Amino acid sequence: MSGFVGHFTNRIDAKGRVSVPAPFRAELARDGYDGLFCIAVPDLGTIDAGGNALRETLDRHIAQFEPLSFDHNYLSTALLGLSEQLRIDADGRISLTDTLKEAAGIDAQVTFVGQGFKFQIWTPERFAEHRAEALRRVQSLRRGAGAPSSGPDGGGHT
Amino acid sequence: MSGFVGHFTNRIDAKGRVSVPAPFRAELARDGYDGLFCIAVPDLGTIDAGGNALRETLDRHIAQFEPLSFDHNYLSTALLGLSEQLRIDADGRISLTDTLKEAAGIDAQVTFVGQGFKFQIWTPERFAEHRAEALRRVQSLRRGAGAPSSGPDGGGHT
DNA sequence: TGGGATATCATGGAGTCCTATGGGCGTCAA
DNA sequence: TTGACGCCCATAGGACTCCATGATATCCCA
Repeated sequence: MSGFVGHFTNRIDAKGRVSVPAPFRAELARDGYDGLFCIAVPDLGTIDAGGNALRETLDRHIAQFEPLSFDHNYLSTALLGLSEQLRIDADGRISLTDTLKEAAGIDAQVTFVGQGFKFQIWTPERFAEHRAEALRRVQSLRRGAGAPSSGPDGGGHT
Repeated sequence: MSGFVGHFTNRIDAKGRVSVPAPFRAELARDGYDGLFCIAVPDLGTIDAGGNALRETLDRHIAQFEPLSFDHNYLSTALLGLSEQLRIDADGRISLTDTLKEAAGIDAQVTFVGQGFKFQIWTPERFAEHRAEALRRVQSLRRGAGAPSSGPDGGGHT
């Protein structure tokens, strides 16, 4: 269970394609998922991506509600309806949809960031900020600023 | 076990036909259902659609009530009255009935929204509103401590 | 240990296939 | 007869397949 680890920056070509880092592809293959499951994270301006492990996490949340209830409906709309199922071509590339690109502000390059059971897709610029913010939070935590954060990037795992 | 995922907007042609998105058709084929089962959802102003998985969910829902009870009777009558069995033509298109179109306020375009075991058919306008509400609810879920974390970083979609 | 051979990977491009969409035509029923 | 419907074909644009290339990392053997 190695999961997605490390970060890689790749270029988007003229046809809108970008290579998924080989280690991530290997992990997806291990996971047995066909394609790449992606969902925008509006609060962070990034994209969550992964395979079965990510899907199962979302499905578990949805499964808490009665299948035909309003809650179930809203949750599955937000988590499944607003997500995208991308195909990975023979060369290991994906084509991000306009919706996803817009949600993450992506244009020419993307940074893939491993997060264990899933990974994120950022613009290099936003990831740099996000990373700096993450470090700041960890530092203030060290100074004993208060309760352990449960907010975005509360320290990442590993 | 991919289910219906993602959302697609297609046009209704002069003859009242509209293409079912290819990924959804593939899922219906996997599900082994011939045609498309549709049922209006008056409370939301949309249409639920799917194959065997949706049928079975409805059946289970009805089965919660005593077979000879009034509740069972009303519920099955209501559901049967609101449902339609549509044919999918050789080009992957359906023709929505007037009843269904009216229930969802459909005229020129429709948006198909995946929800796992089923999908919904909206007007693009109504879906935009519904989508905003769905995102709001997911956000408050995230902030409310209640839902289980989708990961150690808390940045997931809870 | 060094250097060449090999494998892997990201990237670019050409061509083919698929999909959504529009329209024609025959059939059946009102 | 007329309109709704099922079936067929046409097409433009996008999506996917396949092939080529350069760069980098890895391995093997002298």
